Amino acid sequence: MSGPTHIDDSDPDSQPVMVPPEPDEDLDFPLVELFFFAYRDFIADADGMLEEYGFGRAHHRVLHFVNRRPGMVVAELLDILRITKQSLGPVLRQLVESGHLVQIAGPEDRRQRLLYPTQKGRNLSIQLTHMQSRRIKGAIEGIKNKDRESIRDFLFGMIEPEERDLVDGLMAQDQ
Amino acid sequence: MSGPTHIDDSDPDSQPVMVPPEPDEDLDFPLVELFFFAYRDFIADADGMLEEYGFGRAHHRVLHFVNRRPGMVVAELLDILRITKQSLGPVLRQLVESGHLVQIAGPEDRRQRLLYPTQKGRNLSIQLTHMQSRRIKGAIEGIKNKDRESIRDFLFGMIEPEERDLVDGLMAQDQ
DNA sequence: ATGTTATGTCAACCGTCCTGACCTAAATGC
DNA sequence: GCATTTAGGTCAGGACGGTTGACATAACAT
Repeated sequence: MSGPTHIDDSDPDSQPVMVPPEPDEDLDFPLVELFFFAYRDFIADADGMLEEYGFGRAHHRVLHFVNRRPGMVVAELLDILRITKQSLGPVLRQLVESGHLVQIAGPEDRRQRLLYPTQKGRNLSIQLTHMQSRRIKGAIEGIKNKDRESIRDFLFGMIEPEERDLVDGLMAQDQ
Repeated sequence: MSGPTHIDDSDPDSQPVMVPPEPDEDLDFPLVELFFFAYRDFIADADGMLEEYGFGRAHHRVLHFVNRRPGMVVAELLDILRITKQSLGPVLRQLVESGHLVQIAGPEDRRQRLLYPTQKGRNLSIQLTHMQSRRIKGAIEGIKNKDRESIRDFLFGMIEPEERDLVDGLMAQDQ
């Protein structure tokens, strides 16, 4: 008569929903999905190059921010990356051992470890940023009013408001 | 005379680089970093809600695409996510066990498993997409010429050219 | 002298990916 | 009808990048 008794056909919530979600101005599927795919390809560039060194994305991020602000202390790095020192530990050690970074005791506070890239680290970081910048440049050239400011403001607007000061501070060095 | 012999002070590559990278039109630090922070906050919204169910980002992605295209087969999902069936396996099982998805044998080819959301899965997926859409909407409202098309084209332009057909196909259902 | 701070480290765990090997059921080709 | 291929699932083992908790050390602060 009805289906097998071990499946509860009478529970409406266990029935398949056959239709796609209805269009809704509060559901921006295209941009949500484009953002996902765009970011995936944005980091895929770097992944390939990092693999040659046995590095992952964590190494990339550390390398990037230390290069961007040479002399950064460990605590600042943890704050930017929002990870724990336990998970930073091995990554930092590998980057030092491979000769991409060096740690120098703070001149005033000798408990601090100031992080600097070596020339080797600088070179790799620049190379990675260059790849990513080229992709961004290409994407901007493809839009009708090639308005870099709008893209910048859009991305900034995506950031959690409380975080924006931190990001602003990081970028204060470029005019 | 010179430093300790176990440190090679004479190797210029092991010396710290003290200065930030010089400005260079081929190095777009602001947009590279903004894209990183923007994406992090873009998914942070969803992470919190997913945690209540014991789900992670992999669950989110599966839930999203199955909801978007009900009736999708496993092979299509693997193709979109670019992961192996071994890593999809547990995620899919958990989503079925929790009653968010159902699998139905294909009507023509009964080897296939057609994936559908339940009403429960639909609800959760819509809720997640809604949060992300709100963030996007806010970011677009904050730019001067509120040009959604430009943002769409920019993100599309960030995608690897060979991947664009796949993404296009996924979005063909919304005009 | 005591307490706090900056950093590092050990241990155990989780989530998400991987490769390789193997299995079943169903479709397909001869 | 039988052999092969295909769709999907599963088991084993491993890597990476993250977590929490506990503890150690050195240096600064009072």
